[in-house]
Amino acid sequence: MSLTPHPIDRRQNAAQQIHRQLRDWIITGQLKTGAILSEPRLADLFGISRTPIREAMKKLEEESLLDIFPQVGSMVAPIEIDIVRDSQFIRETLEVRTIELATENVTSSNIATLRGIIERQRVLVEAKDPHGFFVADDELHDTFMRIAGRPSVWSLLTTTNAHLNRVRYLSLEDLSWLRMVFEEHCDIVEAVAAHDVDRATHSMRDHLRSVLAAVERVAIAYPEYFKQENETAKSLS
Amino acid sequence: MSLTPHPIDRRQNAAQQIHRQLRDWIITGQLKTGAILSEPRLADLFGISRTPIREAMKKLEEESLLDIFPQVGSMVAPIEIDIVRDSQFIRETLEVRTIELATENVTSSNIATLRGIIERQRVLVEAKDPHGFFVADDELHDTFMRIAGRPSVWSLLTTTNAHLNRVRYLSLEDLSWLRMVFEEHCDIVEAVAAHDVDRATHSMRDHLRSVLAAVERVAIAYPEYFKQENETAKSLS
DNA sequence: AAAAGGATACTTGTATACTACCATGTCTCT
DNA sequence: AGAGACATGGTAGTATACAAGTATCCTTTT
Repeated sequence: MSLTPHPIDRRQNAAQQIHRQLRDWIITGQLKTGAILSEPRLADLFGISRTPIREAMKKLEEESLLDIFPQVGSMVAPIEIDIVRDSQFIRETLEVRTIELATENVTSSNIATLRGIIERQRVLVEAKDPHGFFVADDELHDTFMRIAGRPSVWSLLTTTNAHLNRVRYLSLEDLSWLRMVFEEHCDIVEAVAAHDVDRATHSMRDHLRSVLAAVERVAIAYPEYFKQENETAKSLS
Repeated sequence: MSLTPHPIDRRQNAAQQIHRQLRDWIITGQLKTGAILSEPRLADLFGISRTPIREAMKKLEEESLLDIFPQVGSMVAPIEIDIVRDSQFIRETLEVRTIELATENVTSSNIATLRGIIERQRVLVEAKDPHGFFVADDELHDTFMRIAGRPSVWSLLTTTNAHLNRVRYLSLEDLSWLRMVFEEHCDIVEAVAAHDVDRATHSMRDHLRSVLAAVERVAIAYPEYFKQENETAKSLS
């Protein structure tokens, strides 16, 4: 797989560091659907024993980022459109409700923070940096949750909506799409700043629906990442 | 701790069986807040090695049912009211939206299923069986999610809202409360059967809010389960 | 008597050995 | 030539050994 692993800090929990690294590799596509992960090989790669590797892989399986077939092998799971749709439903439901609360609670200091993020995103869009934008996108939504007084909701969504996040990451590779997403962010922030609950919730819903619309496009542009219905079982050799 | 473990089926994944058993013990209060779990002791109890025990405990920690202090020990986590409130927010948001969909989609065969569950609950209430009712309660909400076409939402809530579920279980010990919860279930089902979206969503919201109201009562009736603010760190011996 | 210090027994984290099982390729028999 | 038995290498699941850290208690010292 020839990836360069971040060195392990032996003073901290190794399994956690491995897990973060592997999850990043999968979501950013450095580990693609179908890639084979073997406990002993990863142990060699990271220069560590199988046990922490195993714990990390178990976590990935729970996030359904990895399929573990006992006695056979493990491979990066295909993106399943059905799971993406369910994730989208959960995200939309929670986030529309949250933006409502955020708009009611927002302070002028909050607004300054939001506009600061927007300005950073503007720079990233002009620099054509999808990866940086992806991170700043997460930060924006996280900030909304914090303003609403529900910071735990975002952490729930990040751990639970991994499939959706893979699609989001892929979709941002398209620069015109990136610009559109950015415009939508501006809309939402301005609606929140204006204390306009209706406009904020509608903008947010439209925004999230457009993310969902990206699924179809991404599934065609990157078919190798997705589960193909009548595909024969992949060989693991 | 003197609990009688369910025997392990060696043909299936041991860690998973252990995890289910331990989670049940915690949610049903057979393992109380502060109870000490040690990997080697549990390994002896189940007649199995530390590795699967360890995996199960890791999962419990992710559900924040267990606090693991490296090199020190592990104990059943106290119920944190803040976490319960956040869980409640997530549950209410998702479930009110879901009951809306369920009411729109419901078929007459669905209605028969729902009324069947209600009748079983009626028997359990009369038999004063809080544990049986708890299981049937879960089943009812799960059924709503399935009717709405979002079965994955319920599995998300069960894994993610463990703290809330501990409170729910404790609250049902009060028989008059049990009866009230049952009445609310009847209301919701009849509203769904009448295809009355407004009444269904309002009944569901009221129902879930009353669960939240139980928190205060339960926190007073069972203070030993909850995190006390100015409590000194518990001894692990 | 009180406080400082260290031995001890416990904990979880990590490493490694062993087991049961599966996929694959080869070799033999029909 | 084709089909089936079988050896082989690889996998995750489990068991156990080792390491590093911490709380406790007892000893020693002041």
